[in-house]
Amino acid sequence: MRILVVEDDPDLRRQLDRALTEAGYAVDLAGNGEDGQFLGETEPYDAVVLDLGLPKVDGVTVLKAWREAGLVFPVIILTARGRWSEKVEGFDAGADDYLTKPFHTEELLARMRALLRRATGHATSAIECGDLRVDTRAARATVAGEPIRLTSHEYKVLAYLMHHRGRVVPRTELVEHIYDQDFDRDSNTIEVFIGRLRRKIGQDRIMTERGLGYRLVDPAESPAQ
Amino acid sequence: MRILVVEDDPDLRRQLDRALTEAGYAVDLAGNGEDGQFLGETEPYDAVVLDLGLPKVDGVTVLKAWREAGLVFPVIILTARGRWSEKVEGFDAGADDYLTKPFHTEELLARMRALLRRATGHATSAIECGDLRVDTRAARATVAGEPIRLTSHEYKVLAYLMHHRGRVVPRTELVEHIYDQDFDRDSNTIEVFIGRLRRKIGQDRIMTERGLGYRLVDPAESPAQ
DNA sequence: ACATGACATTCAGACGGCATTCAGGGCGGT
DNA sequence: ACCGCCCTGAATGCCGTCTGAATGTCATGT
Repeated sequence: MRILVVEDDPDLRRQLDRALTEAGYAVDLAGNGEDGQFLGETEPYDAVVLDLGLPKVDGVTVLKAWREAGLVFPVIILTARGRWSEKVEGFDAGADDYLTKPFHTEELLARMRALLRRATGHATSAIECGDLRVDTRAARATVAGEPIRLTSHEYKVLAYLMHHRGRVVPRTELVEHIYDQDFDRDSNTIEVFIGRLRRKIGQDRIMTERGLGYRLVDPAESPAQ
Repeated sequence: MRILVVEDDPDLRRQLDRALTEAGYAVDLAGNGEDGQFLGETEPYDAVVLDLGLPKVDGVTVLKAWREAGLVFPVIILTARGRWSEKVEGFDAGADDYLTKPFHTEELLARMRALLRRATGHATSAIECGDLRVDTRAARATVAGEPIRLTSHEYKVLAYLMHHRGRVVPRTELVEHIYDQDFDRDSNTIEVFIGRLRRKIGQDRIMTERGLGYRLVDPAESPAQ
């Protein structure tokens, strides 16, 4: 999952970066509305954290522009305490959730999880596919109840496939959502991770759609494919 | 465990600080409702001691604001003797326990332990994990009945991990709950404490989840991982 | 069947996070 | 004021993970 943070305060920006990175997201940062808007329009984010009180181009303007451009990623807006009008404006502009500063990073993470779940249509913090189960909260995976040891990148790949299970996910999409901006990954790292994942969760779970990408399936459900 | 004390009387504040610090908690102090509310919203406390009779912004108002903001840490309110209405107001506002002034620090500590136990879902004052046992009442630990000598910070780390055993605890979370406000700990003190703890309680009890944090496990329960 | 391209697998080196050790300094106890 | 314990932060080394390239395998179209 790849997240854009638009926040002008350097301290808060760093704090958000750390919290989200630790939680296993790929994070891009923007320090003002202009950069933020550009990144949002350019890169395929899964969610955005947007401060409304930005210098130059303010948050509401950015958000409106995104929505008018047809971008649908979930957006959490940050508002200063007591700025009621801002908050209302933000919702009208198309925000999905809000947090008033100051806030606990834990609360941000909880809301982020909820939003991503909603956006991908899952009810709980655990996603299942057959007897394969990924707990996005604890960042752990189990097969038939047995816990699986995954490295952080393996986990990211699996989590993304789980969020989009059943669908064919192109390799480029995986790369874009697992790495942040500076990926020149012209190599075959994704194939390597897919290989390792298959060894850990079973060979028949990740189908290769030749020329298209990968698809996560429940082996019990679709034996022949 | 990190605790916030909101109390305007300097003497009582100092007394509370000393008692709680001696008991092994990390303590932050606020002398009025405004500062108290801000800290409560900003820092991740495990519990709060809140005097209701505060100047300027009074305690009930602060507590209400916290609860409305979705903060769930347990709160012990302090009321002057005979102020029944205050007490009721406090409970309505979301208090978990109360003490009438004057009180014995012993009683405060006992209630604090009870509250923290309840909050983290443990029945007794002793938490166990395999043959490792931590008595939060006496602030002592034993392995297979043998008492372990722990320094205060070692104990704090272990106690926090025990309260959250089985879960992955990020290093930053440990830092935030073990130190009070003035932590710029950009160093590796946590790794050092983890290392010392492992030497004292056994190497296989604190698992490292690379890139995520530490997890306390019962070695007998999950042999392969 | 063959050529071609796409994907799988394996591996070594680079990298970074974590463990360990140690000396200096602060703090409390005597 | 002295002593000892503990905390802290830096230095060092280790080990798991990531990465990119080389090689092997398979599917597809001709």
